[in-house]
Order: sequence, then C-alpha cells, then structure tokens
Amino acid sequence: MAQSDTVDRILDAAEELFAERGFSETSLRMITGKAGVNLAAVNYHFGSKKSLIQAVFARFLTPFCIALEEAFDRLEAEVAPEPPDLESVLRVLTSTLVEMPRQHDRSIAIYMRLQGLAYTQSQGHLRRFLEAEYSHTFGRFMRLLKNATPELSAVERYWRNQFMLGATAFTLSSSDALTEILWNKLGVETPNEEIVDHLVPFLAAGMQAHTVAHGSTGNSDSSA
Amino acid sequence: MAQSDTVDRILDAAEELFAERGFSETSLRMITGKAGVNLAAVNYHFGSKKSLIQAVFARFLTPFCIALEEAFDRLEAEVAPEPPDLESVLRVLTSTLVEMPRQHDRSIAIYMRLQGLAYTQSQGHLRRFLEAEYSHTFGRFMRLLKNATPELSAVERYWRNQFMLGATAFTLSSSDALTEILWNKLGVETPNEEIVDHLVPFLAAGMQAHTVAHGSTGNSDSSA
DNA sequence: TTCCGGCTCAAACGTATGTTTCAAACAATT
DNA sequence: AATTGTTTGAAACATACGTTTGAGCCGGAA
Repeated sequence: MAQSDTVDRILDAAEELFAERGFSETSLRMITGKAGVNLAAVNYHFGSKKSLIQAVFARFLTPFCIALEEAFDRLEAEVAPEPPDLESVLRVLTSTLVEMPRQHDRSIAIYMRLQGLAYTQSQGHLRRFLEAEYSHTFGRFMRLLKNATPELSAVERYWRNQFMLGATAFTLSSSDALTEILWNKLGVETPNEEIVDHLVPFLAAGMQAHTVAHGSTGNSDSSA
Repeated sequence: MAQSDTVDRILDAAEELFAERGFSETSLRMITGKAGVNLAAVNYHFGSKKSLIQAVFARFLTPFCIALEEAFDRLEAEVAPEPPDLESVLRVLTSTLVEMPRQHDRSIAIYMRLQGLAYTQSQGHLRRFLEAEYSHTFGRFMRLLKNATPELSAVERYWRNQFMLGATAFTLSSSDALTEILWNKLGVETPNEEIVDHLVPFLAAGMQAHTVAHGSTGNSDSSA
C-alpha cells in the first residue's frame, strides 16, 4: 500500500461501475465498497464526484488520443501526398480503439461504453472538460473524414457525419446489453472487437451511398 | 378541468423533462412544479415514478405503433405477393416517425430522445415494459427487414439494425440543434422530412454493404 | 526516541429524493 | 340539502446521497 494504491483502486472500480450503470446511478458508496476503500477517500483524493468522473475519462482518453494521433501520422505518411481514403481512416480509428486497452487488462467494452455515456448523459462539466482537453484530436479526425469524401456536398457530408456518429455512439454505448440480447435470441456471443468489424463496412457504405437530388421541399414520388 | 386534466399535465411535463434530462436526473418535484400540480398527484395517479415513466412511453408509443402497422399493411398490399424492398420499409418507418408527432404539435426530437434513453439508461423495468407491450410491432419490422435483406446472416442483420437505430435516434433526437448548426455554417435550412431523405439512402447502403467473413464464432448461414 | 505530514477510518452532517399520510375541497348522486 | 366517492393540499416520513469532520494510524526525518 505504498504511494497511492487507493487512487488506482478507486479509478478501477469507478470506471467499471460508471460503464455499466451510468454516472447518476452509481453512488460513491458503491465505488468505495467495490474498491475496498473508505468512503471519504474519494473526496480526499479527487475532491468531488465530478472530478472523479473527469479523472476516469482522462486516464484512458489521454493515452488513447496520443496513440490515435500517432496512428494518423503514420497513415498520412504512408499514402504520401494523397489524403487517406475513408475506410483507412475508419479502420485506423477502430483498430487504435481495439489495441489501446491492451496495456491494462481491461475490456475495451468499458471504454466504449464510457465514451458513449459522455455523449448521452448530459453531464455539463464532462462535456466542457472533454471539449477543452481533446478537441484537437477530434478536429483532426473530422478533417481527415472531409478529405476522404470529396465527392459529397457540404450539406450531405454534414448529415452523414451525424449518422456515422450516431450509429457508433449509440451502439457502442449499449454494447453490453445488445450483446446479451443477441445471446438470448440466437445464442451467439459477439466480442466488441467484432462489433467494430461489423460497424466499419456499414459506415463506409453509408458514407459512399449514391446521393439523391434535393430540389424542392418534398420528394414527389419514389419507388414506394 | 374536468376528468383528469392533472394526469395530462403531469405527462406533458414529465415527457419534456425526461427527454432533456434523463430519468434519474429528473425529480418528481421538478415534474409537478412544471406541471403546476401537487407533488402527491404523481403517486396518486400513477402509483410510482417507474409507472410514470412507463406511462410517458405508452402515450406516444401506442398510437405510433398503430399508425406504423397500418402503414405496413398498405405497403404490403401495394407490392402484391412480393415482399417490400429495403428502402420502402425504411421510408415507411421514418416517414411515420416524422408525421406522428405533428398531430400532437410536439417536436420529434422529444420522442427520439426518449426512445434513445430507453436503450441507454439502465432502467430494467422500462426495457421489460417495452418488450412486453410493443414486441409485436417491432417483430413485424424485423421480419420485413429480414425479407428485404435475405443475403445477410442473422447476426449481421441484428448489428446493422442497431447501427440504423443509432443513426436515426441520435440524429433526430438533436435534429433541431443540428439544423441550427448547419444553418449557421452553410446557410441551409433542413426540415425534418428532408433529413429523412438524407438518412434513408445512408441506411439502405449500410445495410447492403458487402459482408466481411467472420472466423469461428458466428454462424455463417443466412436465416436462423 | 520524538515529531510530523500524509493517509485512513467511523461517524456525522445537510440536503434531496420518492413515498405516505390525512384532512380539506370538490363533484355528482340521492 | 345531505351524502358519497374522488381528487387535491400541505406536511411529514424514511432513506440515500455527496460531503465534511476529527480522531487515530503509520512511516520516515530529526
């Protein structure tokens, strides 16, 4: 129990509980109980529950963003003066996501669910923290995406970006429950690495779908 | 103020607050305060907060499912003995989704956000309630989807359906904000009907993307 | 040894929550 | 007008939460 074993125990427990229950539904007593530390330790080491939430995100998001930027560097250097194509960008993102938690012995599901919660649960302080800390990497990803889909109009790309973001955030944020449902229905277990293998082709195909002319307000008639 | 104006006032307030804050973060005092009714009215009319949550969902999900089933009836009758194609099924679903809340002159964003919360927020009782009450309509949609994508394995179809659901719920749940951002950026106004026109081709292309071979775990045969 | 700063612990604090209570007000029937 | 069943009202209840407190523990420096 040297320096601060307690800090890591708290972060480990909080990470897991937040991921499977959400923030408001996870009490400090659950966290300290699971971590085997005293209740007051959280406020002593982190100051408040809000700061704990931010610390949980910082612990996995900071190394992840560093790794992602390095992977983007390598990808851009590889394809020379040409900008990387869409599937490469998406695959770099997801494979970095898969390789990241190899340093710890934690499931990637936890981090993906946390990332989903960051979008879903309206924790104002968290959004502000992530915006201030990690907007650079996110902005770079968006720029790569733009260069990879030059044929799209700005409007079309804007909406399809939202569709991608939605499919990803929504699915990954409840991957545990969805995997369990699939198990009950079909008896098939789907590790999270495999979910992203399903996801990337879906996203790429959607992004590259043939555009539809948008003249007036309503579409007169279609195949229906 | 006849029968139970109070019940509707509570449902209106709860619907709005749940959609913008989530379930745990919305207290009964907020709801009754916004509704202008007494605190005890919730437990008197609904029994508990859990039942209130279920009632909020039932009020918009029941008429929606009725409208959707009727729309499916018309579509299936139209295309005769052939099963409806994918784009038609998706268009019927999304257009019913867009049309429905117009009658109650409420924004679709509220209902989409609620639908997303039902999946995200870990409210076990809600999932059980929705499963018991609306599995029929959901199952019919899944069957139409299956007939429209016979080339997909059951597992692949399950995940791609989740991706569709995510893209739809995520985008439409913040459609007002997203439309405003696009207006500020590019000076383009996008009504909800037109968002759907962008969405359907994206979803259809994603659903029909070429599948990737998956190793040992999954069963590779089509229908299960 | 003695002292001291970092850390842990049990207990309490103040607040907010969902729920219950019971008397008063109301509407409708007799 | 009296009576009945239903709905509202203000207040209290029990519980759970995040946070604070102050006494005690422990290891290293003097």
